[in-house]
Amino acid sequence: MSTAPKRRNMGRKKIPIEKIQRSAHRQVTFSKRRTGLFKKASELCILCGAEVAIVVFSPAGKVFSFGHPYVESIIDRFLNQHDHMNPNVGLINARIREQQQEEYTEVLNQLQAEKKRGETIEQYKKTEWDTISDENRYWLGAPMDDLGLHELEQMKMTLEELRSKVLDEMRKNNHILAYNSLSDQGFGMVAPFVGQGHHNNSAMHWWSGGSNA
Amino acid sequence: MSTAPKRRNMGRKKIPIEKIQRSAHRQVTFSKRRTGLFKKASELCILCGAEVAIVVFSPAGKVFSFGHPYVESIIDRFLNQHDHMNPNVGLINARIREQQQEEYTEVLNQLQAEKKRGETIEQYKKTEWDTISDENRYWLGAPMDDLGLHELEQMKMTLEELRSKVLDEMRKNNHILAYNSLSDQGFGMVAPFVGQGHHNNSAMHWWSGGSNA
DNA sequence: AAGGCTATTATTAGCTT
DNA sequence: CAAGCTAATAATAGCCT
Repeated sequence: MSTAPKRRNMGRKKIPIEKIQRSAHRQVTFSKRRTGLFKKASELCILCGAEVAIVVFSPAGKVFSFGHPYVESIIDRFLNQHDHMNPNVGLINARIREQQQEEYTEVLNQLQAEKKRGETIEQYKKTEWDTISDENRYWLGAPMDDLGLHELEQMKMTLEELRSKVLDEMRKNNHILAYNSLSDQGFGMVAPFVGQGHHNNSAMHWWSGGSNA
Repeated sequence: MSTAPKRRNMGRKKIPIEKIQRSAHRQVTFSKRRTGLFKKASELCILCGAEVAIVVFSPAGKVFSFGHPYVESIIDRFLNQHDHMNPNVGLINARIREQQQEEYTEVLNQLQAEKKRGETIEQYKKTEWDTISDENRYWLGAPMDDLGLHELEQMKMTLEELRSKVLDEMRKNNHILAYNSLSDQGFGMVAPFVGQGHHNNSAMHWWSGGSNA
């Protein structure tokens, strides 16, 4: 095989991270990089025992997804977690959420301008707490006089949940982190796996793509 | 300066794609690769105009998420799309949200009923919670519907007391909780990805992490 | 334990079929 | 257009600070 060394290629070139203009080129890059992204995710799952769900919408509206063990279960967990923690906020003021999102978008733009070159991770950790309490602050800081009966009930629940969580955290931090190997490698898989032929180390995932919208 | 090439490092080694055994090593790899994954996602968004949402659960249960433009909107879209097949999953669906409001009220009543029974069981943990005066504690367990105006007023005060105490706890553990967010959803932090030198496009993402489960 | 540093491996941009 | 090719860039494993 391959006895002829060809040197017709220029090889990889560096490209700026900005929207690719040529449609055809963009499509090719999308396909290649999407594959690469899913592969990276797969490796993260296997190497570290993490659970990852990815949902990608192409500009055209096609949807592709990756999940280990399942996209849906992870999303469920993600959402339930939030619902569990904030059963009320989204329900009572779905509106406020959107507002906050918009606010955040603005803040983000500013933040980006400032941090364009700064380290993100550090800031991220720092911001976490404030961000969190922002959400809860809506409850914790709201003038209670304005709250109706149901709101009070919900606030009560929020507070109780909060308390429970705080206690949990406190307890948790008193112990060394016990490593919890959830499912060792119980990959539930489905879907047409698009592995590239190689011994893909039995890491099966829900890896689907192509539904149009 | 620095004319001396140091050769202390072995450089990268090839590793098999299988679960990393050494816990410390695994943790480091998780962190590094998670960052890499998010960066890849970011680039995919910018280069191709795609929309990407990623949710990652660490083995320890911490959650990290990335989304462009927003995790929630993408998940929403994804779930809505699959609602036909999986009616269960689309809980966050905007439509259902309203329904949920009602459902929630019912569930709340149930919870309240149950809570009325096992009221005291939960009270044994040692916290400022217990410092809430007995008479006030009564209100927390009472069914609100049965309360009169004056009693509601009492309850309000009690809640405010509790709120204050919970907040105190949270603040005390601020540094600890920094990564283990109590809540979060879309409001995780957002981080513009650090472009390497180049004009980083205006790709804003929701990039949060750290809720425990 | 969080960053920095290479030597390497892994990914991929632009071509070619 | 999906599938190779290959050179070049990008990511990162193991160390070290």
